[in-house]
Amino acid sequence: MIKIVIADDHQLIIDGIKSLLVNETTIQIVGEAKNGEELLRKGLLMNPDLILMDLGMPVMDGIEASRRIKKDHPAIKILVLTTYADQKSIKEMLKTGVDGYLLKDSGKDQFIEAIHAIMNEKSYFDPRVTAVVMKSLQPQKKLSNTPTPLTLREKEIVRLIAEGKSTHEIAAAIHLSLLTVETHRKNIYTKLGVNKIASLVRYAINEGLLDQ
Amino acid sequence: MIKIVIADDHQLIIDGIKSLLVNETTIQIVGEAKNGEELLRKGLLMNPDLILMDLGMPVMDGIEASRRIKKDHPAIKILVLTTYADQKSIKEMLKTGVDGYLLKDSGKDQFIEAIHAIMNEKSYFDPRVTAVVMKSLQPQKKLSNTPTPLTLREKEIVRLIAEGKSTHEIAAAIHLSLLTVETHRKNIYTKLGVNKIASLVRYAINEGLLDQ
DNA sequence: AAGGCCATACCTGTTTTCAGGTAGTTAGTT
DNA sequence: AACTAACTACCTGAAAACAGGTATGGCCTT
Repeated sequence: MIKIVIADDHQLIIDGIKSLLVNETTIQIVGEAKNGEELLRKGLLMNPDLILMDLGMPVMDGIEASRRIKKDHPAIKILVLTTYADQKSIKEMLKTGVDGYLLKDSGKDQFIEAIHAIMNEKSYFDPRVTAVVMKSLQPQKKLSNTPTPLTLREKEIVRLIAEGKSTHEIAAAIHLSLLTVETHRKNIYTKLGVNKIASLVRYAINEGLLDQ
Repeated sequence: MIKIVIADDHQLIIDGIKSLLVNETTIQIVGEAKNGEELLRKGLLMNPDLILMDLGMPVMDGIEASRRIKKDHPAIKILVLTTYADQKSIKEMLKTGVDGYLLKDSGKDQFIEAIHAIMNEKSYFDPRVTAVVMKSLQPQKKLSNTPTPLTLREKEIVRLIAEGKSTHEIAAAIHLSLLTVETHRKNIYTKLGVNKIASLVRYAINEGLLDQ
């Protein structure tokens, strides 16, 4: 028997899910909460195996609640159930370590499948969610205004700068004069139209010059 | 009519794919290559719309070949067709900007579906591939996690630093003393264990502190 | 052979960051 | 009432980054 707590600020959603699962003999709804705070205070007392978590709740949202639960009770599974699939929410949720991510217009079958997959130590993500994530990992082709005119040497130095090395350290690392490295850095700044290390690092990360 | 070139070092695979597609009236195999070098030298002359790319080929592997093709001919679609779904290969391939990733034991239907999805400007990734990627994005349980202990003020200053503003500019922007901003910065560095703007910017981007 | 790009190296001076402190005020908690 | 966290502000000196040059040799292309 899988014990589930539902956290959602819309009573209608809670009731809908309940009726959806009423015939499922392997699943039992043992509690509900209207926000993250209530979930932590009351929901956890029911010792759930899995939490159905809405993202946008008042008082404490699903992201913060997930973070805390995964920190203090890593064994409890979390299935996010929400309407949005925007990149920011998804990435935030992934970082908290949730086990699955479903969109609210998913069918009942998908819903049950997700719960069982998660309880079997697997994860379950809606295909639309994975699509967003995969896309975000691919290089953005729209940034055509920067054809990366940097030379190999310059790219190498950009990498080292972005890694936090000082000019002095870079010079030592690639056996060049301090002044040469400075010259390269100045040329890079001119080419990229930046004038600060901070801007340079952002550029390097956006262009994928770093192996993360 | 979709013109396809196959790049694979196993003739058997090439023949298998050909016979698989022989009844597809919308797809035409216009060329083949046994490695990345041959693909670039001869395969591209056929003006393909899409390349079926094997990962592990001699002379020049699929990753390097994909990188070059996407650089010089971004309009040509690339569908990776391989046996492995290990994290490293997948990430490397994603970085080159390929349009899809199929495992070789996929069924014919999935195969055709992938080709058409890609030709319609969408991407297609085998669910097992997306599973690997999604998992890699989730936090590693053992590794020391950074629960972002920064205060609101500190996060604000991290944002401004990462935007390339100097301490002086930040002080002016949020009406604080130059020295206060410096103090905040020092506290941030201590908390995060960094000691350079470059490292700070990388942290900020990784933690999603920047709206970007 | 001339011109351009790349990589190398130097000079000078200013601005900014970094590292080590100390210290007061406010708001919230025990 | 004592304690703590967060925010504020200051001081000093060293290290680095930034900005503006100049200059030379190698290589490639026209």
